[in-house]
Amino acid sequence: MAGSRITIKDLAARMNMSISTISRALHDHSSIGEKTTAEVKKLAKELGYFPNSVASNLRRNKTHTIGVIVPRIDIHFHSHAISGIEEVAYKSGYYVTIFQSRDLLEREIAITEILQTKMVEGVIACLGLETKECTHFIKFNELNVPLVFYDRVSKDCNASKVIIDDFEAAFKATEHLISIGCKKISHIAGCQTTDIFKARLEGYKAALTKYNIPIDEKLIEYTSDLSYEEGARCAKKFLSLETLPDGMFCANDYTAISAIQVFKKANIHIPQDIAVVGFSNYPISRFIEPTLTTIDDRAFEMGKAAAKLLIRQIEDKDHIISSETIVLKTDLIVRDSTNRGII
Amino acid sequence: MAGSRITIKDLAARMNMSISTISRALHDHSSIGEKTTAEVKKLAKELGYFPNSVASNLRRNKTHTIGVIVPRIDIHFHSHAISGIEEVAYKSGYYVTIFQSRDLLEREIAITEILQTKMVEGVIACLGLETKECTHFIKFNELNVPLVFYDRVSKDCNASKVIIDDFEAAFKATEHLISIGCKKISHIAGCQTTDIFKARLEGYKAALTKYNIPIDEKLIEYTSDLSYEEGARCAKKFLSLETLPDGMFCANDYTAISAIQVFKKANIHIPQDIAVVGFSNYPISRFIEPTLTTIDDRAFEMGKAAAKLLIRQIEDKDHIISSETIVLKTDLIVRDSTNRGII
DNA sequence: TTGTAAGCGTTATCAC
DNA sequence: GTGATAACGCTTACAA
Repeated sequence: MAGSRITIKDLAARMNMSISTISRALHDHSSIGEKTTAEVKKLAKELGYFPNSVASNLRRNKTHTIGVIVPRIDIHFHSHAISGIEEVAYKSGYYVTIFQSRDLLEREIAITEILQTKMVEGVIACLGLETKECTHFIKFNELNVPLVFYDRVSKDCNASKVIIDDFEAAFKATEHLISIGCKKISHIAGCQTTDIFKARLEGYKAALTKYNIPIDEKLIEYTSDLSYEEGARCAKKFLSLETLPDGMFCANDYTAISAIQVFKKANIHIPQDIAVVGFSNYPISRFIEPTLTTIDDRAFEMGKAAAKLLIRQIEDKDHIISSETIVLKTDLIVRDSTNRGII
Repeated sequence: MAGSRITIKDLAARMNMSISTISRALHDHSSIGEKTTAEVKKLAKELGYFPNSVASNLRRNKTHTIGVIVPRIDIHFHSHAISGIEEVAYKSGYYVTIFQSRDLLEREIAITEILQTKMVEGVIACLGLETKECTHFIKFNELNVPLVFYDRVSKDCNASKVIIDDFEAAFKATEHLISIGCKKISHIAGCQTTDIFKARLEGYKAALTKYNIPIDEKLIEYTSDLSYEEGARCAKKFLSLETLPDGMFCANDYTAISAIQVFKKANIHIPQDIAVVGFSNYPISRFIEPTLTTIDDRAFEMGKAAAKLLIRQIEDKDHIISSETIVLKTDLIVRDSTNRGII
């Protein structure tokens, strides 16, 4: 790395001073004379001195680094969360080292081990799909390294969490469909081993129940990955029912969009014949026709909240860390796919 | 940080051995007996020992860390590039510390300074919009820290580069429009102070010239940021011409999609009346109606190529680093927005 | 095969 | 105000 880097030792030699004086001067220590301080800084600048933070980290037992584990960086939701994390971290003088588990448990475990050797001061993680339990995270507790999960969290791990209320969001989405007059509301559900998708299904059911609409299992289609392809499959299933649903709540935007396109090809009008609500507020939902009513998943805010919480815990280390759970408010973004021009 | 972490000193005390023996055993040094090695490793595991890589980094003057500077993490192109970088880095035992400049020159400069103190072994950067020259990067040359730019690169900086051939891609896109019979081809151009957008305009012009189609400045609309809104504005401009263009090449997908929607509202058929080609292959281009013909920007591959090149340079440090430029092949993805059923 | 000791660049605790 | 010096945890000549 260094093509002979300048160190405080070099500065000390040049100025005929001790390295401690140099170190203090560079840190504006009160006990050093103003002239000396100024001279030292001037020389440092001239010679292009930069502190070696590796050495400083070792000595002070602080790295100002937080480790982030996400399933994949290139997923819209995660890239926005990471952006929020970096934003907060940067402004607080922390650095973000990033790892993707690619939804592989083995890799997630390996990453937690790397993070220990790297002496990160805190960890933010979103669990991978394969991860059912999280014993590989408890070592952070033992080492007193704060840990914050976001979105896909683990119930049985003593850590802070930042989530949205998927139940409440789904409830709100379904209630919205009811409020515009839908009586027969279908649901495209995600993988039911994942808490967030389970909660979305429950919220849907609870809203129906509240308004005395019977829950009809024929109106619920389960998918494994909420893909564009599965959305089309579910839509065709609904088309084959005796009477078409007049409303549909989908656990994500891709299935909603895909289903809408299938309906349109079948000459069914959105939202007149069937009104549709998605989930996530992916950029595409603003661009398709009709524009899609959806729940904003607050990815950026989630990242920011996770980073703020983590940094607070890092810096409050003396106090007993009580793990904390933050639930972010979601917004229902009403667009044309549910706009029947009533109201 | 550490709530009393185990060190090799602790292991040494427990085993009545010197720390050097412990260190060697943990590294499978040939001169240590098999029994000792096994015993040391066993104890290390029992006590939950993890090496402190900060200390090791200081001693060996290596951090195995690469710094990445991007304008924004949450832009599709960059999140994919970062994903590629992380993928290659992880497999080679390097770690990725990430910073977003948010297109601010001041912040970009500050980040380069941080990266020096952090003793990163290499840097990958995509320049921000405000950056016109890159004196803040030359210090990496002086420190012998390899530097690779991707996508938005600087001409006057001695560094490696990974880019796509924007000129050739634009040429190919325009040629495709000509090949399906377009005679009057418009272009929505990006900010002309940015090389890549300039190259796309040049490629467009060159293709026209090759096929003896006159360049008509009225068919070229310049935008500052290629936003969705600007796409609509340009489309309306084209609609107001005496005769509508029969083909359009846009410097990104958003303007293409926006323009298509304006055309559709004006009862103009895509691709019969006007065929459209975008640029980037954003996910949305597969979902809109009609699906959008576009140039794939190879973001993930760009990230991978940048990381591979950088790591090669880090590890070849003895040799003289000759900066290297990699140009990735782009693909024209033909979809319905140019599918006139001719072939 | 193992131990001793120096040193990576910095910070911090003593002294003076 | 400033200077020695030890220490952070690890690696690695050099000894033994």
